[in-house]
Amino acid sequence: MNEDDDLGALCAGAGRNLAEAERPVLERHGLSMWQYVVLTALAAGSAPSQLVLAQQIRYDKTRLIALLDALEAEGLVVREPDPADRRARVVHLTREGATRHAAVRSAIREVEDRKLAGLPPEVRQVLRSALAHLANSV
Amino acid sequence: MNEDDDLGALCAGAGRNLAEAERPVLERHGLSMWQYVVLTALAAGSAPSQLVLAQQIRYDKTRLIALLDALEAEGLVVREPDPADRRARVVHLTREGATRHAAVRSAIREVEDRKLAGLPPEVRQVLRSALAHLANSV
DNA sequence: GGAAACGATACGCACCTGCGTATGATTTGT
DNA sequence: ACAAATCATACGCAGGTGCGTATCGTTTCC
Repeated sequence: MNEDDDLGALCAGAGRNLAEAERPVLERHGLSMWQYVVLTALAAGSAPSQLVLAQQIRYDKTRLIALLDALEAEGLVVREPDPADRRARVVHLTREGATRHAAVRSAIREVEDRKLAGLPPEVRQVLRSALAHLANSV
Repeated sequence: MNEDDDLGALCAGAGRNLAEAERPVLERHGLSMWQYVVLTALAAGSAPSQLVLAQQIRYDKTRLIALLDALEAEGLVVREPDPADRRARVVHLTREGATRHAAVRSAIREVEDRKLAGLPPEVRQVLRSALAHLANSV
């Protein structure tokens, strides 16, 4: 993959490479990628409803249900009816969910660090902020 | 999307954002994303066989056939039996294919530039080379 | 020169994904 | 108080994707 390829191709290549390297890590921790995504989202704050959670992580709302069922069965998340609106279910991490997420996240960070080997810290920082800019830019 | 999210999430977010912005451009030029990927690969050099081409762009070899059928029907690529190995078909761009690819590519570069607005040239360069590093790192 | 490997092609299968529909419980607007 | 909107959930459909299998022509290797 070359520096002057399309930016989209570069992002796709980097993302695919990372995802491949992270897959065994997730497997070792007994989580699918989407399960990890859910835990990550919840670690940043409980979701006021499943619909909002689905939109946050850009996952199909009807499929999120089974995903949450599995996570709840493992005791990593809980669904509680919102007292203010009993149609909605607030989703949050359990203590075990938070622990599990922290463990997986740190393992994933190690993989990333290995992939970033050779790039000085300043470059890594620029990379992160430029990617965030790209992800958020209109 | 936050700077200190997982790198994989950042790449995915940036890639998705770019892909969404580029989709209308591709449509306007009458190409699907995969068709553009094929043209891009061939613009960098003809493919010695369809199998090799499929591996280069990481596309399913059985589906590549229909993709090439469509491109060939539009006169953008040609399949020629390799004289040295008549099982294989060499695939290359026609002149029209090269022109079409150049036009789409430049339109895509404009979209990228718009997405990169606000980032100085040095940052863009670091971004590109860091992404290439990530995409190629073992 | 005959067997095994290989490339292009066609086809089918399993999985994932987004999307639409339906239903029951609950809230909201008038 | 009653109609319309909303949320969680279940279900199905269509499209895309990777993977395996089969066939046919061609090449490679004993």
